[in-house]
Amino acid sequence: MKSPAGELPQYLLIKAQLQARIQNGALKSGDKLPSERELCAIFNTTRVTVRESLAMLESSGAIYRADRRGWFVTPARLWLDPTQNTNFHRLCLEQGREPKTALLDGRVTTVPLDVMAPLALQPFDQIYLLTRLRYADGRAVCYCENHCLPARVPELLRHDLNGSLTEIYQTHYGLIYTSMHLTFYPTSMPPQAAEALGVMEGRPALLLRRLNYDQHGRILDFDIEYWRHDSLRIEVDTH
Amino acid sequence: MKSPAGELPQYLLIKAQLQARIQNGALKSGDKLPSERELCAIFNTTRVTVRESLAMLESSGAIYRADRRGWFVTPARLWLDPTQNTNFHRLCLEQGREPKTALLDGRVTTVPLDVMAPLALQPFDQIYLLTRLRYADGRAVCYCENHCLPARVPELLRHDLNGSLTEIYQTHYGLIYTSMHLTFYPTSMPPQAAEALGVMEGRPALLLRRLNYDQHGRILDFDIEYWRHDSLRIEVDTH
DNA sequence: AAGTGGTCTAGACCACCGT
DNA sequence: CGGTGGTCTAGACCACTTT
Repeated sequence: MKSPAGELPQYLLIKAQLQARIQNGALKSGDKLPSERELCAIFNTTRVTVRESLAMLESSGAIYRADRRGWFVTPARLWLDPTQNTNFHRLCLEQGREPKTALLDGRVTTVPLDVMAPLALQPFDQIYLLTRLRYADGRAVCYCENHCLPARVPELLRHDLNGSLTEIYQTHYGLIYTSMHLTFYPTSMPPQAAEALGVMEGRPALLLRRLNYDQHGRILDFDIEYWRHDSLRIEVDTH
Repeated sequence: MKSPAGELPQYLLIKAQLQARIQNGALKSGDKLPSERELCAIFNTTRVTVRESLAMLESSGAIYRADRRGWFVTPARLWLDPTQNTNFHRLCLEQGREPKTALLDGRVTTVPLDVMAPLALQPFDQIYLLTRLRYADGRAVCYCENHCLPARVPELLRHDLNGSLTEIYQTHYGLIYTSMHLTFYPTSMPPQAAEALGVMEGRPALLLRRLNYDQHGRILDFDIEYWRHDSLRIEVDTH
């Protein structure tokens, strides 16, 4: 049963068959796949091989795993145009998805090293660090760290930080997100993001860093976001 | 030697140790890692476990595999600002990398279904399809399909297509890339791209689709690019 | 308690790479 | 040709979820 020359390896055949069942609608968004041991029986092979197929479908974004509960068909991606000034909640609603943001932690802390340079701060300067988790239709899709400047938004922690930061900035401080510098690339989940999102450490992720400016051209804050690699699509329109 | 409760699994420890050797410079960009069997001996474990660690470092982009030749430390990422109108060759040179583009195939063909809508064409319309491979410092990083409109660039195939399309457009047709609509997201390598890039089918990739407009606001062409997921970083500046 | 995925062992054969 | 990674077998125990 080894893969003979000129033929596809077994795990690619299994992958193709599962993929077909997703594309033809036999398996729908959110559906659970058969258990790994059932798949072994169906395809007459071992778990190592089945899991190779599943891992591959996972990297394509077609399926995902929920720790120890099984494999599921991935819902459609959210999409984001970084040149539009929108926020997560509006984004979701426009795309017919139900948004939720949960504040995991909000504190004053000394600026982390990798954030110091973008924010043009000195060592030991203090910042607000908000750690938040974003959901679309109840599924955690994004682990988010906001690094905010006390000079811009004093007493930030007094407000309800479970909603839109954009609105708090505007309502309470008269600050408007106006432009930004955005960097992103595929990488893997660091431990903290992995734990919060309920995915396994080291799984693929989309890392997104955002330096925001206000309407006066001053630096406002710096975000680090880890998105599930299967949950976001970026669209940019240049004019 | 099973991972006891409260401890990290073995493959994460191995991953961390290899990562440390890369970050502290013991392993440099382009270096080959010890063979899988050597790593088994070093860490006193089996290939399945070692390969789990390697696969994880691969998804983070820290290392890559060259088919049957071993594992290597990944060179720095190229970066791209899609709102700038640049091209691959200029991009590389500005970043101190040596660019190369190889034409794999150039032909007239009927428009593929997934390209018909963006290009606003009808079924059975003809297009030029260029298949090209892009290298940075001799390493294949991008598999690229250009779908060009004969109405805009008649006799396109007569030109030397191993260089910059931008220049051919401008020099021979007076057409200038002016704006674009860009979509991208992480996914996995389809068979054709995988073969051309010398990576394994199903490995992670960054898919980039680009609809280009000329200086008159007319649709110019449509590109589909599969980048190695470890070779590109996107930077966007909004003003 | 039964079943799931997560981790791991200890082998095997193959195709392909470099020498 | 010897060594490499690519693929695969046939098991095992664990932590955790679900029933």
